[in-house]
Amino acid sequence: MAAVTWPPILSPQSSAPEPSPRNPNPTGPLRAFQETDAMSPEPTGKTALEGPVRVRFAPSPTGFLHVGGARTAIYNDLLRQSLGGTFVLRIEDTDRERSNQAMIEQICQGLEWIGVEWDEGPLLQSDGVERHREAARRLVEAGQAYYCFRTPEELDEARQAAEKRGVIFRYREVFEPPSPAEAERRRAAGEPCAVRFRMPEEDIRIVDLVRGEVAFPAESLDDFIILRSDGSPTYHLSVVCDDIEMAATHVVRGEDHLSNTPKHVGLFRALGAPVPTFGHLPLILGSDRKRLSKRTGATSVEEFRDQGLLPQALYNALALLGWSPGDDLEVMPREEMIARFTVERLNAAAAVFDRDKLAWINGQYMSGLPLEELLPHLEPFLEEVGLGGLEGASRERLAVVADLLRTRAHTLRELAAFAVAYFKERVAYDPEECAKFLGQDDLPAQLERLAARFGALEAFEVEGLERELRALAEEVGVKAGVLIHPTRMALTGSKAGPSLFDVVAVMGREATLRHLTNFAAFLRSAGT
RNA sequence: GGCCCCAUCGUCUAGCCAGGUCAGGACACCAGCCUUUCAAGCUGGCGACACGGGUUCGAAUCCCGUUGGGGCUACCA
Repeated sequence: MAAVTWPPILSPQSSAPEPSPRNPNPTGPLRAFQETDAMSPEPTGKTALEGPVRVRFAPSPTGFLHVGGARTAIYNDLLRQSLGGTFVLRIEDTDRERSNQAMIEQICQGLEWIGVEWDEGPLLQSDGVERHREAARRLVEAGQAYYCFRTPEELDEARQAAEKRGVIFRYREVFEPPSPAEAERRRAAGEPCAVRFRMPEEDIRIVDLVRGEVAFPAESLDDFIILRSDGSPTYHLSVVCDDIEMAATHVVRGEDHLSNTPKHVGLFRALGAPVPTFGHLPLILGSDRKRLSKRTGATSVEEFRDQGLLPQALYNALALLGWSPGDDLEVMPREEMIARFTVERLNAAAAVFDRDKLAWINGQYMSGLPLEELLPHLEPFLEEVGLGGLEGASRERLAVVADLLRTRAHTLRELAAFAVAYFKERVAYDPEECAKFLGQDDLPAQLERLAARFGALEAFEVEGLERELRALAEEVGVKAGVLIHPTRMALTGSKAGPSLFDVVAVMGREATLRHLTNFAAFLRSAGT
């Protein structure tokens, strides 16, 4: 294969044609991209849908962005980006008890972090309350909705009675809606009442983007409340009014709304508005095959962020959960997903959230991303381990260290934790981990000789360092590994890590000699 | 209970719509290679059409049923 080059998509402003020197065989997004680049230059995207679209993501502000919601947002993003059009962010805050500004902020930040872009909003559903009420009033006037004076208790009783008799409860089969005149009289008398939508007596069928035709028999549909007795609109009225208001062309949302859709269709029609095309995404399941919940691990994007996942990786993983690009390519930048996205390739079956695969994808991005793109994401985790605000030479050294360690870490947090060792004044040694070295009586002296040789080196670089160590090993009559392993322990306090000579080189002369000397002393004192 | 949706390796999936390739890939797992360690990488292995009926020369693919999972069934969203 020809010389390795970064795909422009991964590093739009990076002109570096060379792979990172410490990471000569970058993998993941890079490799994957090259493969397609070479093998299928044709984008596979083919869809019956035509843009421009007006789509929306309408989460309720529960205080965090759920990964299920994030995935819904991602598919809307992909749809909007691939077809052109407008993505509207709307906050479903009709339940004002549970909503506040901070929670709305949280949602926006979550979306921004993961890389979902919206064109309009955030709109607040609560801002449309008057409009929603007006719609309800119009429906009453047209006879498509009526006032309902039954109390929740009465309705409850009627439902229970129906259940006892083994029949399905349907409002109009039990209660007679009041005549307009009677309704007026009772309202004037101050009797509290809700507004109930009169569901048309007809089967409702939709052609769902991910499920095809879905039909709901008329008998299974019932009249439902659109305005509560306190005058507030219910969710069903609000969504439909707002989808009409924003002229949504496609409503892509969770499967939990599929059963609500006939209600919405009824409202769209009654309100004289065009019915948008629906697409109902399957739910994300936890490892227990139940709807994803905290019991089986993290559920919000901020939790994943705090764990040290890259937003690109989470976006990629979530997109793959229920959508397939059609060939074997899996790890790919957002632009590539946009180019390949079609609703036809959306899967109708619920998927278990595969955390292992997410971790793997994250690893692919960690080792494959241009270094300058990776580093900013690492910043908050560096602060956690006390490496925040490094400047000048230290900062440059940090970049090299991160590059050295990136293929070994699965998360940013882990990478930061690995990196600390390279900035320590003194390394702590675990006698247990060092047991093997403690039995070698000659070792302390050998390490001191090694330190002396390293110290005398003109240039403190990989080649020279390796030459010196191997030369010493031969002189002393041991295999190179006998010196290599204790040296790694001396410098990093760990048995595992990058190629030793890389470690020594980035550690630098001064720190290397100090650690070697300290370790020799440790071995002597612990060995006796 | 009623209505709706879903069903391919342990997991994510391709294949299904326009029946006919050893049912393909990825994660995980196992083994080998590479190697100064650990990763990464590379190579190989393990591993699935839920079940039962049809239709057909032929069914993962089309139809029906069963089972199993999920959703909805509120003056929640």
